[in-house]
Amino acid sequence: MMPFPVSVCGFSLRDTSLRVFIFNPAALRSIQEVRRSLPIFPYRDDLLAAIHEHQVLVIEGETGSGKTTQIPQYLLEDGYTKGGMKIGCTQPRRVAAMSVAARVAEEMSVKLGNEVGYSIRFEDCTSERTVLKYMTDGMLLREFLTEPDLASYSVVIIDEAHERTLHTDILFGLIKDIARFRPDLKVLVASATLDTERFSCFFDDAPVFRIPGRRFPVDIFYTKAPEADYLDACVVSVLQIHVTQPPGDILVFLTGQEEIEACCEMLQERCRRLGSKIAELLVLPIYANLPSDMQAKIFTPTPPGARKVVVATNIAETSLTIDGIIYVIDPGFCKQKSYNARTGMESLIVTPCSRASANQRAGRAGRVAAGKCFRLYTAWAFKHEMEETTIPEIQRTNLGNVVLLLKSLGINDLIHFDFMDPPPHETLVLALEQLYALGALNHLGELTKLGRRMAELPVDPMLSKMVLASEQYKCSEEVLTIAAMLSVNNSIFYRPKDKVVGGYSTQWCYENFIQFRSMRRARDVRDQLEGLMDRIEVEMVSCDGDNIPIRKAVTAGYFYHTARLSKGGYKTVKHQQTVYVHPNSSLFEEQPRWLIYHELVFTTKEFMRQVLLGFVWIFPLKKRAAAFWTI
DNA sequence: GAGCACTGC
Repeated sequence: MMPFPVSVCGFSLRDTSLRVFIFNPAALRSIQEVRRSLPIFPYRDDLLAAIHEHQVLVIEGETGSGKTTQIPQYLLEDGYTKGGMKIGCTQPRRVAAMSVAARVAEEMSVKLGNEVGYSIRFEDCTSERTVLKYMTDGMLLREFLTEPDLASYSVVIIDEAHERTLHTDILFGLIKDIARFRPDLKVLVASATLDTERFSCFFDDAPVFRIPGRRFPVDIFYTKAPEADYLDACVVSVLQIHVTQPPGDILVFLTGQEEIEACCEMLQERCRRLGSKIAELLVLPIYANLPSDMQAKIFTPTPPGARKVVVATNIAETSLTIDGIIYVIDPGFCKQKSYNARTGMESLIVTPCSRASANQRAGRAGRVAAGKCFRLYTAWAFKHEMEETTIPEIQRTNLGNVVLLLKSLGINDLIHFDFMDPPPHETLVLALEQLYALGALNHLGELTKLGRRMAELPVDPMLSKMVLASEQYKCSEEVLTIAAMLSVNNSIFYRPKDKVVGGYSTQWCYENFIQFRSMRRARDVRDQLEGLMDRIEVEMVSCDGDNIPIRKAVTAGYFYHTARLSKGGYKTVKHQQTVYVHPNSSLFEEQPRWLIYHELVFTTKEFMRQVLLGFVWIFPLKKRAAAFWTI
């Protein structure tokens, strides 16, 4: 959610070097006039008084109220940065942290990186002079490692709290804890109109301060009966809007690349058949994995007489804003990750989205003028079949990394950690069990020296252990590259379905299949890890093409993920679960007796992704009871 | 013989 009108032109959504061009519709008015015209302005003094009076304040503010840009400036004007104390403001996304900081620096007429700065992974745009610091929530979490009481901050603002990202949820617990012995620290929790009572309740009945936003009304329409084929229903709805409704662009929410491609093809086909009987319809897909130049197309203005339809994933729900959208079509589904701690398996499944998510989608129609939202489900389904809010990420994900971080912050009793919504007990137990097996925790559940070194690396514990083991096997150069490649979630390869043919030359692959963005990300991760090697005392050495030491180092981190060939597939050593080699693997046909895998993912079957011939004999897996740990 | 929603350190 952009807190002020911005228009972002031609950039890659994950481009860390992107430039955001701020379009200020009131450029001719002075900046101070614009600041005074924001909905939050009349509340300035009351807000400051409330902050003065209470240590923790929940701020309920709609998009466009100006809370993200103005509150830190009000606090600065009120003296909260005296003596060089900082005001920190977290955002769930990198782009938001950067663009908001740029806007505030402009409003204050200072150079970005001086008094106003931002801090995101791979990029620290702050200096000793910085007093207003915007950052990603994960970045503030990492700061706890170097400054556990956040002593240099006078105010911490957790913005977009309603999104309930994993990092935000952990921050809640940590900040609530330090606020007890730092009465001078002010904590502001800023959220959209949603669940503010829960935030208040969590922070010991902190008062809620409400700020109205600036939005246009959106009329919501439901179907009379459930739609059997929502893809077809989308296509029909788009064409109906196109033919019967006044000008304005259309935004369609689908669940993934495949659906989006199918929908775009169907729309183009129908338009071709209708020919000149209808006005021009520009059909544009958008999803995170789409190459940047194609993504940029959605931002080009619609030519007069034509209409634009953007077919998007959830990326258009929060991460980016497209100007000119008047109509939203919402089939009510999204892909959601879930994690089964009993098997350690992740899955990505199409599920009905929550009411909160549906309302967020509808809101995308009311940014520039009054809009309409067509929901392809019944009003009854909205009321009775959809969940109120999306399950917070902390309850749907592997917590190995988080548990290691919390342990290194000295939080030993994780079961009683003050989570706003606690993760499943099994998730914590599995994470602790794996950390113990890796040697990061001792039998009392305390962090070992190895664990302390592992916590320094911003990667999953097994990867971290692998990197540390590479020291012993003298292959840190190679292992660091493997770790970087594995921590890039996306495949490095881009596989458009019309180009799946044989006979790839190296050059051709280079030109056609490598995702530049993923590759650059892997390189950034590798650079960052290499920079941390000094601190964890691992020397950079190469094994010069000998793969044995590399496999040993991988095994040292991944012995927990061992599988043995058995009838028709593999059985995991840990859970005796039947799993399969992914057909894209180079070992798909070889079927070796023992394998080590990076992750288990359920799609059509239980697949091991990224497999390796293991050195299982080095680390026989012992089943160790976890019951006696102080966890 | 399959298919990767979206973020983030």
